[in-house]
Amino acid sequence: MKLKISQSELDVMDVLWQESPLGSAEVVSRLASKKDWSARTIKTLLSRLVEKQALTTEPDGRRFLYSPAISREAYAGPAARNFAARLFGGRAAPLVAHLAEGDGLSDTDIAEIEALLEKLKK
Amino acid sequence: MKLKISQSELDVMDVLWQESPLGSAEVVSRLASKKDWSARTIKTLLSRLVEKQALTTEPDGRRFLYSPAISREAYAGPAARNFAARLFGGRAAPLVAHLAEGDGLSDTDIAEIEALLEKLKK
DNA sequence: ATGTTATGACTACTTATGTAATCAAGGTGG
DNA sequence: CCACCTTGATTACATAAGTAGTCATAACAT
Repeated sequence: MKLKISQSELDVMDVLWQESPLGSAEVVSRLASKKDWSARTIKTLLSRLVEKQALTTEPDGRRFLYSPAISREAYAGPAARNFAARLFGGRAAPLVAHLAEGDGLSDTDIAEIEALLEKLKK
Repeated sequence: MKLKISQSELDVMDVLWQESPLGSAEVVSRLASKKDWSARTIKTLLSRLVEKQALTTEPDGRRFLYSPAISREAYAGPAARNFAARLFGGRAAPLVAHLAEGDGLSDTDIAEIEALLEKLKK
């Protein structure tokens, strides 16, 4: 369960979380706008993610189709708690406070969080 | 401003954020409870942090006293926003939702966050 | 059939990280 | 004064991460 996904790898996961399965070429084109990586680099990242079992593959002719092996939710939850733990001793409030700094929170965010807190209070 | 502090280094920063300045031996003893590191390791981390300009030093006889060069706040703010950006496209609400999973939020946290949101709404 | 191409496999190289040992210099105890 | 300890400096070494090149191969276009 100890799945470490690095920063760059996360960018790749993100593409597949948005849409999957995808072949490597598709992942490459989808990342082209955001990152200035060579196709080789992205292939390498895909391979590493498969190695780490963060992605699953299914053969499609001569190529592979890649899909996330863990959902964004499943990955993000522990990651968020871990992050809060390292930086704020696990307290969420300071984290939210920091996100708020500099217009980090939209009105929608605020409304959503309030709704969430309401539910939690019960 | 692109200050990358690694996980282990963060543990060291944490000590100094709680109390500073401290000599290396003091940092070592304060970490002893939490981490099973040799004193050498901690010295190395201190040096790297000084190199990275995350810490400042001031001579105290034959040794150095170390102090954070950035406050926890200054570091945590951007780090939190960056974290949210990578994982949730910058949206804070899902982050809070994940923190909430599994009793991540205490009543105090909830109250604090609500107070915070109140202020933001103005 | 055959040169071209896309794809995964393997290899490479640099910097970062985790973790620590060795070394030299300046004090400390006696 | 001298063996010893503390401290920073230098060096070490394995693994991870970032970024990319080479190769063999299978499919595709002609």
